[in-house]
Amino acid sequence: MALLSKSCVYGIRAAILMAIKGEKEFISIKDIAEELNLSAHFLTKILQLLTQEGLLISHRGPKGGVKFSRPAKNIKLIEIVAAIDGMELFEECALGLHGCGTATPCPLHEKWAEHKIVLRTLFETENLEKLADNVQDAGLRLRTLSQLDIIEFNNTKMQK
Amino acid sequence: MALLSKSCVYGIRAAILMAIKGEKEFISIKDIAEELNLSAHFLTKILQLLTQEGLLISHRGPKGGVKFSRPAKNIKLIEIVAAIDGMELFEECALGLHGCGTATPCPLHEKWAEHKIVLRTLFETENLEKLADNVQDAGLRLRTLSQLDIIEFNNTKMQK
DNA sequence: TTAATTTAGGATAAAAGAGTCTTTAATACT
DNA sequence: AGTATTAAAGACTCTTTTATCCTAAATTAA
Repeated sequence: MALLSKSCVYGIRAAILMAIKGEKEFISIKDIAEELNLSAHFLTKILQLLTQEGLLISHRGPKGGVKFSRPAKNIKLIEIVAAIDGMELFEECALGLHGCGTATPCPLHEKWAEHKIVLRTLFETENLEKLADNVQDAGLRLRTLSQLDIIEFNNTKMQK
Repeated sequence: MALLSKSCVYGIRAAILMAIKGEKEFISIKDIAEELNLSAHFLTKILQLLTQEGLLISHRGPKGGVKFSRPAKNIKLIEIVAAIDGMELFEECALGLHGCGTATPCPLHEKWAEHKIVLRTLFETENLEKLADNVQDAGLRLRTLSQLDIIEFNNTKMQK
């Protein structure tokens, strides 16, 4: 099991790319999808969720696309996750026991409740501007199926 | 998205119940399933994974069932998770970028790498004996579909 | 040896997640 | 007005997860 669904990581990658590309103009979903090596149709669906949540503004027609409804600095990573995967990860019992709480806790309740706060704080303190800056500063990665992967794979092998 | 798959939380709940019931005798999967309100067939499949990993010993026929291959105290929670969900949660990139590492990190790499250690430590320091003791000490919960839920639900409503 | 019990394992089905394709609606440009 | 572009929306497919059911194999006890 991964921490986040595939839809969610695609949405996050797209949002970071958008933050890199600037916030003034509408960016076409097709362009984002191409840069990230994703299906444009599928990404459209995912970004629709962000539009419906009010995180993005969309515009149809030529020169259309999507852009942030507010400065990337003011959009927290957790808002993207919440819109796509929901808040379950940050709010629910680790053993899936509905209603687990201090009154009737599960055996893991105390430890997990404490940890959830840390996890949540991590996703709340990251914003899209910050993440975009990371990419620009250090030439970090956003793509999977790219030459980067192949290069790294070869490098890794050579190091051994 | 939940932290753990359903199979995994069923496996954990069953393992904790087994630890409560004692480690000497074989316990029938049917009995565990009944106490936890799960499908016995489904739980059998899940516990098979634990048997295949060597965490459990199984025995067919009358008086058969499953029991731990070593003292519950020596079985870490992370071992159950690893056998059912795998180690992805504790080892992989949060943005699903294969090969994300210090060489070619994703924008979230540093923060997540740091956090993964904390998460992993949590699951490594919990063992089945400890979790079972939690249940016994405080009358904690292991079941979902039980009267307990209904009672708590009503209590919660009344508190508002 | 027969019958009952219990895990193992395969076949199948239902539900959810992931992904594709087609049509529709909005809009900009000529 | 007409055409090209782009997101929205729905139908559809494929895969994985979740769950059920049936048969086989092992084992105990009578």
